[in-house]
Amino acid sequence: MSNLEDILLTSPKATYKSYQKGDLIQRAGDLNTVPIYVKQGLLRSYLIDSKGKEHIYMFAPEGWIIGDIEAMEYHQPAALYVECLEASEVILFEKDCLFKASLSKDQILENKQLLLRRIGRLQRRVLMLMGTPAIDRYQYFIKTYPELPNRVPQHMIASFLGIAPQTLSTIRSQIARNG
Amino acid sequence: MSNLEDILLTSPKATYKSYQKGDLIQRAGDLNTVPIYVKQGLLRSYLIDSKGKEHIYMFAPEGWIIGDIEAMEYHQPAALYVECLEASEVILFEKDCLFKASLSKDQILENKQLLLRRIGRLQRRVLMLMGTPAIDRYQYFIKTYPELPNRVPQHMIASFLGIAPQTLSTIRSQIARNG
DNA sequence: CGTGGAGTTGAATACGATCAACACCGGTGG
DNA sequence: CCACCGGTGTTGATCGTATTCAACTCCACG
Repeated sequence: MSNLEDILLTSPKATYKSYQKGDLIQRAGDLNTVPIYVKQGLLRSYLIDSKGKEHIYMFAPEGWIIGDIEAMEYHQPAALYVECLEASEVILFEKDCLFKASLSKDQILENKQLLLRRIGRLQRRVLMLMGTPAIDRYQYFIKTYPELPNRVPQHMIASFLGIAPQTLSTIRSQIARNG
Repeated sequence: MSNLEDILLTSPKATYKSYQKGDLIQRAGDLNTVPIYVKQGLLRSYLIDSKGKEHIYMFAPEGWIIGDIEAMEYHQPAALYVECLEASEVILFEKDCLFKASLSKDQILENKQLLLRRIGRLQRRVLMLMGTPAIDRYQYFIKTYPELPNRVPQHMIASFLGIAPQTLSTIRSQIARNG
């Protein structure tokens, strides 16, 4: 059991839950949503836009934390859905408990690093979405998350990359032909 | 002077600096870069992609913090340039100093909130870049950062939004015609 | 067997990028 | 005072990439 899990489970308000594949843990419009630690399984969060189209914001395999941070920080109803892509065991917790005073200095710095690394990944994602053509985004994705293509359907990868599923299909056949 | 500024200035390694418009505080390739607090003025960070094209990652007016967090967290050379768009006064600091043990519990939680809100804004930005057409992105931008259009040239706003400057020009004339 | 979700492929379309020409303004220097 | 210049922004024509629409295959699962 990880250090992070220890901290979460000693918190009185943390709750441990199990879900089935396809279960929705959080819906758009929900109030007072909390971050979700993934102990086992795989989750995704996604937005449904004004035209009814899904856009996957992130995937969360084991050890990751997922949730609608914008909604939590600004006390708005959630914009994101959180769904289980596999049967999953998760811990729902309060965001403050990663920084409570009872933690050691080292632990605080470690949890701070968690947030900074998340910012770092988002930075990369933003720069990719702005500057990089679809094919390069896909190549980066499979290099960075080599296990995910085996666990999530391709149309969801397309949604994560911000491209149409047919486009990803075409890109993949291009890569297969050329190399 | 803000609470945040107090903390930064009591740190022995924080350094106060003044820059002129056009000065580069950080370049791509720089090692051991640090976060930059903007006391006065306006900064931008940007990437130059493989085709030589600029993509603005963020603007930082007074009170904001800017830097290449991905590079800092993963100990890589910087990918981003940081440039002054106006004459600016800044504080260069160490990222850990926002979470050092000597701070009060409340202060730690406040600085944690700083990071979470940054994540929240990035979340919004990612979802916008994926799902939203150029015109809606622009409308959101001027609503969210009403002071920036007066302080930065329009081609930089276009670069921030991930669209060509000519496209933004066309969008603006559409808005002017229709409403 | 059927049925529905997933993936592929192709044709037509749309949105934004690129290229190019021009207007405008502020500063500089003759 | 004016001529020149670079940076900025606008507009229109053309091009390219990705979307949309549609038909089809392939499986997994009832």
